[in-house]
Amino acid sequence: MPRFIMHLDMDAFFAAIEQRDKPELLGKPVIIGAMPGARGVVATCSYEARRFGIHSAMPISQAYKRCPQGAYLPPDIAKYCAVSQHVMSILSEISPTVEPVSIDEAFVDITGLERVYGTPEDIGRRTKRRIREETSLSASVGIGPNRLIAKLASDFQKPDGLTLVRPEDVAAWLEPMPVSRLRGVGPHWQKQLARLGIRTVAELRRWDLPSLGNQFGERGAEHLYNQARGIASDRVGGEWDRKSVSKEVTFGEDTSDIAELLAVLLRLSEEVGRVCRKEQRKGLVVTLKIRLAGFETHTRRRRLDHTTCSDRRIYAAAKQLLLGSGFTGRLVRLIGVGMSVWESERGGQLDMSFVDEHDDERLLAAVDELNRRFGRGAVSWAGGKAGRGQDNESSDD
DNA sequence: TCTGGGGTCCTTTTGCTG
DNA sequence: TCTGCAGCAAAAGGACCC
Repeated sequence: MPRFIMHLDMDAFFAAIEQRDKPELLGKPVIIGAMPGARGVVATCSYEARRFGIHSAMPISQAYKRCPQGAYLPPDIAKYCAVSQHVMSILSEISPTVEPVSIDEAFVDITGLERVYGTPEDIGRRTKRRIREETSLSASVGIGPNRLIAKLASDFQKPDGLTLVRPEDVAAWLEPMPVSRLRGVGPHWQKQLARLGIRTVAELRRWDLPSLGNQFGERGAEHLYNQARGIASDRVGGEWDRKSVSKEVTFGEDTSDIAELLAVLLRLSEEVGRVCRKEQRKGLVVTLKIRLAGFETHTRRRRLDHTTCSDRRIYAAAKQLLLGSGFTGRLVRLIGVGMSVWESERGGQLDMSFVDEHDDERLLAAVDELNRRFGRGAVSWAGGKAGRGQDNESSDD
């Protein structure tokens, strides 16, 4: 039986929700992301803003230069999550096999639903109509024999598009497409492919696997070879298992102040620990990420003796990594902490019993120590709300 | 000139061990 | 004891995605 996989992609999701909720923004360039003047990038922008050449991930300062008259708004993630849940529930009513990919995207297996809802196009149209009726938002839908084709198809006609690619049409449909549209082909590979005279999928198809292997490695070659032929998985669903937890922050202004760096590291460690405990995970490897002024980025990792989800232990490892990194004294733009390699992955039993009841007490002692050592009474974490006797989210772990 | 945050996966380098 | 080597795991970094 031919399979039909549908990919749904909400159009300019964050910006469209803001335009829906604030009618004065309708028809105007709306840019969601960092505020002009601050460091940051565009998360999403309305189609009106795209006409000024603005796009996702563009530095906000550049966006502002192109369109100073635009409406610049910070993202309201809680609101977008609620809308996303509504959209996903609509999809779940149409098919039992739905796989959300992100806040505004999902794959749906619609194989065998023809008898209930009609042709695949009918199902696509029905989905778009229900989303529009219930959320006043538009979505683009792609339908194909597998995930790759469905995803490329939803991107083919945007916004408000519906594209169906039948199995027999896959090759002809893919061939004129620029390779930059393929998954995993970013600026780097695009350049490398261009050097080989490969700009379209048709040109890529002329290369055999060993020749591609010489240029892109075994894995990379296989990936390109299959994509050029429209070969991909048609499985939808399955559990997503997180591989790592990390928190990072970019400073408003670069800093080399060790007290400030340690205080931020403490807060980030606490946030990572909180997520780990909430998800009942204990990790073995702590990663410190540092981006220096000039955007030079480095990571330093350390394997711990035992897995942990304790703020104190994460912080202790991160602090050691920072102090031994050789970057102290340099201007730092961003700092981050991550945790990976879970206890369950190593075949161990997940035992949360050791988690120290007094973790937060010790964390507070660490804050005190920092304040003593650096004489800055302002070191705190979790938005400054932590303190003895005060509520702190991690205290119930 | 400017480039967030949270992820994944892959390749290369490095260091340990026999 | 030293050196060279192979194999392996860990660390580091790059590229990419949303």
